[in-house]
Amino acid sequence: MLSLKKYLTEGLLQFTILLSLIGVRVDVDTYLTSQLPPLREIILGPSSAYTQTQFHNLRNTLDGYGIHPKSIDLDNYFTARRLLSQVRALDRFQVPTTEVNAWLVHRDPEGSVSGSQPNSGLALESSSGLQDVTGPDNGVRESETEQGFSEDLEDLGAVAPPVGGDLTKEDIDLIDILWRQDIDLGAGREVFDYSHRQKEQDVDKELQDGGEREDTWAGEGAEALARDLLVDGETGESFPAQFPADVSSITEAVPSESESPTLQNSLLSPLLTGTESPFDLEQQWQDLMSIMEMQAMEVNTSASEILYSAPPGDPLSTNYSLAPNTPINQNVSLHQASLGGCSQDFSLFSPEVESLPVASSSTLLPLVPSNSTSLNSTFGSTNLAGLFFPSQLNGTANDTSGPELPDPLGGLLDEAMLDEISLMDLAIEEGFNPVQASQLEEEFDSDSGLSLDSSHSPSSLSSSEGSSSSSSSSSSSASSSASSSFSEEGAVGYSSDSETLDLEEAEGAVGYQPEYSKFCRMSYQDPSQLSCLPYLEHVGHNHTYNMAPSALDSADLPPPSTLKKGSKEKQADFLDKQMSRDEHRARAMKIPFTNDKIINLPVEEFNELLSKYQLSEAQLSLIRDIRRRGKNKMAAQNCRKRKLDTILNLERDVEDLQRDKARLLREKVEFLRSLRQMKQKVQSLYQEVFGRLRDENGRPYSPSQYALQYAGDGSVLLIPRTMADQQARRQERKPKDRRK
DNA sequence: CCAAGGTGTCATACG
DNA sequence: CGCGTATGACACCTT
Repeated sequence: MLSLKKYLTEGLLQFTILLSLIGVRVDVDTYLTSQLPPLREIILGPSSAYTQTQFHNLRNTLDGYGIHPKSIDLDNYFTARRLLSQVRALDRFQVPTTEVNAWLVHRDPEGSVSGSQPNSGLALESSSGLQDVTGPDNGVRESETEQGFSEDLEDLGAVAPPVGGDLTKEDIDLIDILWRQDIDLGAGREVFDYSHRQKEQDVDKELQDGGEREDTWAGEGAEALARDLLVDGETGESFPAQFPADVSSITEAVPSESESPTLQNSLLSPLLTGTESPFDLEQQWQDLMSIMEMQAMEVNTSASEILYSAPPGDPLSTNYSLAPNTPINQNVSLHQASLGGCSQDFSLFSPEVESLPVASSSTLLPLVPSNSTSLNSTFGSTNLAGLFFPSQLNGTANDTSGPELPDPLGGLLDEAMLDEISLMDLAIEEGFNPVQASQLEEEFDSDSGLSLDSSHSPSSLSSSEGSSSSSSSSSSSASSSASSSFSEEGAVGYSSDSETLDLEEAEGAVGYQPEYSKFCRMSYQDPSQLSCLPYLEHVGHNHTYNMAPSALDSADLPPPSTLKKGSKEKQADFLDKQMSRDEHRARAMKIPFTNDKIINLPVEEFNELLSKYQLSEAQLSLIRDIRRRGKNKMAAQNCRKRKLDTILNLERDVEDLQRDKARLLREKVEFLRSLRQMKQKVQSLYQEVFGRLRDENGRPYSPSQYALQYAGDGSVLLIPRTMADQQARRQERKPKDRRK
């Protein structure tokens, strides 16, 4: 049941995060402009929250006070978390910088429109982020070093060892004040009975350790205060370290595809001019695209690949055995035309490509020989580039291509466009620059790993640790009203004989610094150390909200006369503020051992400890409450820690998935680029071959009447265009049927 | 003043 | 039943 519950909770968390992620995916604009805001919200929130907790923890360990027995566990946890965050931060901050530099380098020669500005800004941000990364690290190190003698502080006498001090009148007053705090302790009736109290007061006077205890605590408070000031200077530094990485602006930086040629009508295949033949190619491309999407790296050996695989500039004359003047009738077979170069190129994808029995016998290559020998012409590049970089390309491509020219790649690209993963995302995330295809390919080999987790991750903007540093200087008056909050249990309805005093005023009178309350807010100790270390009983922060206003006991506050006393009183008062309510209660109830022991001792030892002392019922009740609350407090902390851990793990998973997605997108683009290049080669080869063919009369074949067709065995056939159209139609239906 | 996050505490459930 | 733990809910504080 428990596991099921946990599973359900985590599942909900996962679902939430994934929903956010999906939602962002859907909304491209949002994604581009705000870097996955929902996900960022989810991730950054916990991250910063976590870091804030960490800073609390760090600061708490610095003061030397109240090292909680579970500190090791949580410190390990936080340390691991911090290291992980730093590692992530390194990844985030460095990689974007690299990317930005690359963009700048590549972009400037391009002279692209608006890329420089966002890039520069990004670089600035990232550099600052790098600086910021070192911030928490230093702070942590310093804090860790100081943790050493902070433990020493524990030895200063957590149980208020007698200092042998002189008990002044003020001290006695303070003791009396503490006595009156018993009202708030929820103790038994006898506690509040005057005679009972007086009796205990007498005992207290005999012991006369209350004031000494105060002195001791006050001295420690001074030390802690000084230490805190020092620490504050070290760790209080805040580093916003917000790395906006508004990569969306890079969108504009995507340069146009310079190699996109102008489409010449003369190069268009006569088959292409037909109404149906383009579907053939389009369908094949769609198939290829779907295959590529399903299989990231593996290139399916489809007919289209064969079609568009071409030797890299092999002269056709050397590969084709067909003599230019060979008489060719209809359906003249070009079996001898092996297109050896093509087979070589196939190895680019898969060795089995050649042997694949493609249905290419009916596949038509919608290329036409033309008078133009321009090898630059690519019928697909325009659209491809237009898909990737429409803004830059439209100016050149659309002018020449014209609407009357159905581009075989159009459908394919549309499909790709409709793909849930948009290539714009790729361009944004990966800074893909089609102009530098070759460079990019090299990059894929060289630093693809570096660019994998670049700036696409919304969490990369986090710098969570730095952003939350400011919180360490906070928590000001958390304990300010602590001393007045003793009425939580049972004593709420009790009306003290003293006037309710405004604690804030009292604090102000003694020059209380809110920051000092930070010391004892969260502290962790290793339970294993419990039995061998004397502690100060500072378990937690001070909350006064549970206290009923009527229960505010002036006894908690030093009399006005005490406010003007020496630093000893100030320190005592300061330490009072630092103590948690339970600590105050314990002190007021003369609990002879620390709250840490009460909370963290095993049951046996705890009972043993209780048996050693003669405790009143009220004391025992308070002790049990302290133990219960303390344990529950730690449990709550652990619970929250687990929550954060779960969220952070999910964040990591999301980042990994995003990395994978980006990688797949890069690969997809790479394949598209390769296909485009091969298409260009095939087109040029087609033109060359077709241009060399001569009929019986030695005249060249008309591109409008004949077309070359590749057979499945690698042969090339010259067939009439009518036949080619028919075969194209048949070929077109096949994939559709297959889809059904 | 509000929102968000942190924290302690309580109530409750579970082992 | 007692104890410890986990967790939702709440209140309060801080920023």
